[in-house]
Amino acid sequence: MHRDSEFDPQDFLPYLLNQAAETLSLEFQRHYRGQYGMLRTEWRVLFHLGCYGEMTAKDICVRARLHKTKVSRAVAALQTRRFLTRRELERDRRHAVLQLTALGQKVFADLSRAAHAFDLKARAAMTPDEAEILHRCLIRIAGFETAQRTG
Amino acid sequence: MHRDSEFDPQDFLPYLLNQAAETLSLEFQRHYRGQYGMLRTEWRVLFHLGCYGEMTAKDICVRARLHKTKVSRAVAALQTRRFLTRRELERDRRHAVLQLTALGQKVFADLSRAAHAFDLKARAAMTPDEAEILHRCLIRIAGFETAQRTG
DNA sequence: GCTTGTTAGTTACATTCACAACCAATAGTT
DNA sequence: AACTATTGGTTGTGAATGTAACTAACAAGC
Repeated sequence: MHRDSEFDPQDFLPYLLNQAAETLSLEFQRHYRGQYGMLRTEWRVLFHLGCYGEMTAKDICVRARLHKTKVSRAVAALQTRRFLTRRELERDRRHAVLQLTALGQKVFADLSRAAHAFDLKARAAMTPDEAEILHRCLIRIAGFETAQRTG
Repeated sequence: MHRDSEFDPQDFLPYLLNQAAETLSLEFQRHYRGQYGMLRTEWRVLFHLGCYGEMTAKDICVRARLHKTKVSRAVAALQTRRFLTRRELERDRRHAVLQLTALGQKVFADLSRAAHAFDLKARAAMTPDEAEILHRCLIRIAGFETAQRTG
């Protein structure tokens, strides 16, 4: 029935990673999408602003590895919802520093809590050793090694 | 400068998984996209047909966890490129069994080889133990545990 | 036969995305 | 000052996606 199996899709790392990522992402979606009607990119931008404090759109592009158009649109959406404000710099009016409003911070706090709980639940399916190795491998694959942490 | 760090995006499993998956997927894209102008979904459909032999669109939906509309469109695209043929069943004309053409099989063989090499290269960045644990964890997260293997 | 329900697959439409072109502000060169 | 390059960010357009509505084939009950 089937060809000599060169190898199984499940053994192909990009495929397996995508399935795993999709599974968790779809599950967590219900928090930011269901509760706040946010898109994935918007949640990411909010998440980064909440975690790292105020920064420019460009900073978010680099940190979150998002294309500037996606960030631009996500920021616009978050702004109309009063989740963040933009403040232009006088020394260089091309930059606009983004900052969560009180409302945005409340939403971030809520989602951050949910995210943390979600993370713990996910890790509960493995031993601490496994969780640590998984984390290490993913960091390496994503290329987060030395970069990112320094900001 | 930044808020009390509840936790870092890099510690949030869905995010980290997505970044890792995106990194590898984008890298491998150049094979099926660069060489054959295929889309991700098309590559997946081809991959599944090549690995498991002829099957219906529905089967692919279940195995590859793709929505039927995506499969429908991918199949149409692969068909116009003469990568596969569809054969209706007389006993139930709703079903159409899909099957790679000789050309499709050649493309599959090529991409399959590339995929295997890619996979080896990716795993070379870890120890065998790490690779095995990573695989195990991802299978578990993706929910491939008992399902999928049985066909 | 005729209705109702289910399943395999396609089509239509509205949203989202990728990519390129664009604009405005700054920096560098002459 | 004028000319070009670069950078931060936005906008416009076609391609890709998600969701729902749809068609066609079968199945079951009457």
